[in-house]
Amino acid sequence: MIHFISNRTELGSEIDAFVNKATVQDVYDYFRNKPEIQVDTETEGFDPYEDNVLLLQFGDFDNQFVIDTSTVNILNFKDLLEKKDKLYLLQNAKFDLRFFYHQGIWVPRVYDTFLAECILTTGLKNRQLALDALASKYANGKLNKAVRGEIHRGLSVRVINYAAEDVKYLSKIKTGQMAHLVDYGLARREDVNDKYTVLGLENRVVRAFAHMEYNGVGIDQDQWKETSAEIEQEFGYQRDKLDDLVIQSDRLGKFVPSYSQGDLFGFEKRKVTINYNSPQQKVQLLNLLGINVDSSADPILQKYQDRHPIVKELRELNKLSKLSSSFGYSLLEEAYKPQTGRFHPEYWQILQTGRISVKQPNTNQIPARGKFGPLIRKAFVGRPGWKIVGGDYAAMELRELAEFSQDPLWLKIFNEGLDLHTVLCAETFNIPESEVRNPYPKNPAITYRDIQKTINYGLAYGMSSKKLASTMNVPKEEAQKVIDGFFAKVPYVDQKLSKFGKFAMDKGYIKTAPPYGRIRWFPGHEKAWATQDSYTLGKIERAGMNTPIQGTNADITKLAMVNAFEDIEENNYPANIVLSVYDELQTEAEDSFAEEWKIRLEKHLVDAAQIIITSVPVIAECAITDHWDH
DNA sequence: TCCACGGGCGCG
DNA sequence: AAAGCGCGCCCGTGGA
Repeated sequence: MIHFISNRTELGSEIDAFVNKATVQDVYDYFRNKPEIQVDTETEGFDPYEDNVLLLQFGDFDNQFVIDTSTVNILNFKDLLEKKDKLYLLQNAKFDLRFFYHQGIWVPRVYDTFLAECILTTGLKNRQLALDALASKYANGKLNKAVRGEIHRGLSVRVINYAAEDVKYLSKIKTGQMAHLVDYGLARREDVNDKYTVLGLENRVVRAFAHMEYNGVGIDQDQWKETSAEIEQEFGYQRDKLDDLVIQSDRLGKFVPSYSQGDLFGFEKRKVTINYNSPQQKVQLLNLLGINVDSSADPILQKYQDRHPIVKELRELNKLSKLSSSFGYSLLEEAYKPQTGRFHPEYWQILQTGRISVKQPNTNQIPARGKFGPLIRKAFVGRPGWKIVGGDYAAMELRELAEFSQDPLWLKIFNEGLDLHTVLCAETFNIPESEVRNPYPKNPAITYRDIQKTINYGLAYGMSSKKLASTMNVPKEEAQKVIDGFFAKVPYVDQKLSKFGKFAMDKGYIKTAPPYGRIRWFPGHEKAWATQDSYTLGKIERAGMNTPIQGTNADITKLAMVNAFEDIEENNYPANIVLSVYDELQTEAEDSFAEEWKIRLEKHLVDAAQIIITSVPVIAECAITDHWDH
């Protein structure tokens, strides 16, 4: 039955006949002894700062309460939404939680049917994650999502019915999902919020992501514009420089129209026609210079940069072009929210490996290196009177490899606090540690240690001898000898990675480390075997090697987020998480609290990792600054 | 003019 | 770039 709570004087006869009118108290009474509440909202739009909540729905399968929050203050339901002994069932909780945060409402315990489905179907093609699909899959329910748009035209029987249906099936969906989740070891039936299971982790960290979307990250506009101006200026200089080189060249007449010779046009007009953003034209330019390539990607330019001055300058222009187009004025214009003075990026919580993605803007790809990296990050700041307190893990992926493989040498290096690249380098090449920074004889441009670093990070991705050979600029056989020499010294690492890869190819899935065991499916594996599709099998093998490492990293970082977020919440600390970047958390904290918070944050990071990493030390380096500085 | 696609590249 | 994993964004390109 559908119950409707509204303070409108006139509902119209149709609605009058359709709904059972109820009061705020009725809702409280109904759910008093119920352990679960199914919750949803209908809003004017996507922005909790701008858009109102039009309807708030509570329900179970038998009864749904639809509240007209245009006339009934949503805060009447703050208490009902904050019961610590109840579980709140939502589809895509992140959306609703943002609107609740705006009202100062903190829903304590969530089961998210959307996230649960993501967890169950990670890696599968053509999966259906929307509520109507889940209702039909798990509860034989039929939802008419087409009605959603009608809500903006006002209340109607159809709209109220639609809103009620959105909270009708959530518990049945949960029951259906739980059977599979428990089966796969992804959840514990007794506690869907157990943060040491994948389901519990996601159900808890979604509260943190919702708050991060709502809270955003502070942006110093002036600082941003200053850096953008500098990028634009350098870009202009660099383009002029390149244009001149093109004009001077006797082989690039194709790009220099005849009218340029007489300088008939204004001085601000470019004298060459080439578009340096066009891969096609760049390849053409290289070909005309006698460099036979079919791609203009940077590794190729690097290889040929000594063949002609233009190549080196082109690389430099490409860098500046990227900075300008992706991280200059346009990003500020599109992502800055004047109302809060901040960016409010959106998070996608579960990718193939368990990592998150970020968009509008993608704060995971803000430049970190080069002259402009730190300058761009300098514009990411805390609230006035607050500091940025950030931390990241040191060599987390390589510590995971130690944990997984239990390789004696690898363990020893971390346990004795040695330099991994240096020690392994000396072993691989059979040279004393004092010589690892000497140039590699077959390619003096790089050192032995550079090669070792490439191997250490590349092996977890299934790097081939071909790729290493190209990095080392030596024949493939030479590279293969280096890899063989390396694996001979750390045989357990070799065996463990091969085992991951083989498991993925054979079983069609791979898991992250215990206690999580997050699953990634490889649906193409059977067909690939049947057709002897070695390309696809190779992809599965390499992804199978990498996913336990990358995914375990993600599990750990999410657990650290839960630890930090709930610490802030429970103690009402003046702090917020503002960025989550792979194995790094950036937070903001009130000046006077920053020192204490830094210590707590570091502990949250270390505690999280030590759930999984027990054989080697875990190091999280935290710092207090005025801006993002990493 | 719009859209889909892919090259290319930013981060880890 | 690629027989190195995982992403999102910008731009050029080519077809409708």
